[in-house]
Amino acid sequence: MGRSPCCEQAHTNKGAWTKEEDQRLIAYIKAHGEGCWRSLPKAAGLLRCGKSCRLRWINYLRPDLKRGNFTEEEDELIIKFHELFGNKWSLIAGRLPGRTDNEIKNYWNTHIKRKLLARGIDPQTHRPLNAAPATAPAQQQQQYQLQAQRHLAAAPGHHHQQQDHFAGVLSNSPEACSHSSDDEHRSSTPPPPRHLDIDLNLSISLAPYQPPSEEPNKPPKQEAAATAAGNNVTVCLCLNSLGYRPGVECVCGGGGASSRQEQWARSFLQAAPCYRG
DNA sequence: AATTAATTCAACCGCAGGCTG
DNA sequence: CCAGCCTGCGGTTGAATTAAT
Repeated sequence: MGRSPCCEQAHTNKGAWTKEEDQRLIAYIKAHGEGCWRSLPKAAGLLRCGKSCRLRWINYLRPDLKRGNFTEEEDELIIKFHELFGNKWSLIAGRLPGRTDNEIKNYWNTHIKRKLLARGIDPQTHRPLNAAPATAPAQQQQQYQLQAQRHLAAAPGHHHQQQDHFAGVLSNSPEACSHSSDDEHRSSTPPPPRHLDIDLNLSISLAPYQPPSEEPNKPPKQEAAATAAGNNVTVCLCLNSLGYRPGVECVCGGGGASSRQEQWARSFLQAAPCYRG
C-alpha cells in the first residue's frame, strides 16, 4: 500500500490555521460540499494538504459541532461506550451528536481517565483498580466489543436518527440488547452482564448535512428523512456526508458521482433497504 | 511581576484498509 | 493479482493557556 503523497508536497502550510484559511475552507465547502479532499485545497486556493483540510473541517469548522463543555450525561455515555468499544473514538463520536472523535479522545485523556482513576476504576479495563487481573472475563468483554463492532460495521456510515438519542442510549429497557448478534446464538456465552443499559439497537439513516437548526432541541433528521422519502429530493451520490440536498444537483463533477462513490452509495442503500424510496 | 509546572487541545503523523486501473 | 491512490482512524506532539510558586 502506497503512502499518500498528499502531505509531502512542498509549499503546503502547516500548523495553526489562520482566519483567512478557515474562511476559504468554509466558503468552499458551503459552495461545493464535503468530499474530494485531495483536490479541495487546490480548488479552494488553500496551501494545505487535503488531510489537513478534512481535519480542520471535521474537528473545528463543521457547523453542527457543539463546542462546549461536556455534560455529566455525556461523560457517562463516553465511559459506557469506551467500556464497550475501547479506543474506537470515531464509533463513540458517532453516537454523541456534535462531538468529534478528536475532541472525545482528548477529553478522555485529560478528564475522564482521571475521573475513573479517582473512582478507583482502571480506565482501560473499566474494572476496579485493585481487582485481580482478569483473564477470561477480559476476553469475554473483548468478544462483546467485537460483536458490537461487527454490528456497527454491518451498517456503514454514521448512525444518526438520534432524536431520542440520550433517552434511548440511557434506557434500561430489557429490549435494549435484544438485537443480539449471531455469535450469541451459536455460542453458550452468557449475555454481556454489564452493558444492559446501553441501547445498541441502533438505526441508521442517510445522514444529511444539517445546517445549524434554529431550534436546537428539534432534531431535523426526521424532516430530512421524510423529505427524502417524499419527493423532490436529489440524493447526492458524491456522498458529501451522504447529504440529501433538496433540489441541489451534485457539484463535485463526474456526473454527480464517481464510480467509486456511486458503488458505495449503492452498497449502502442495499445494506439499509428500509431507506430506499 | 516573573518564572516554572501542569494542563489543554488543535494539528500532525503514520498506518490500515478499501477501491481502482 | 498487484501497485498505487485515497480516506479515515488512533496515537502522539507541541504550542498556547492556566495555575502554582
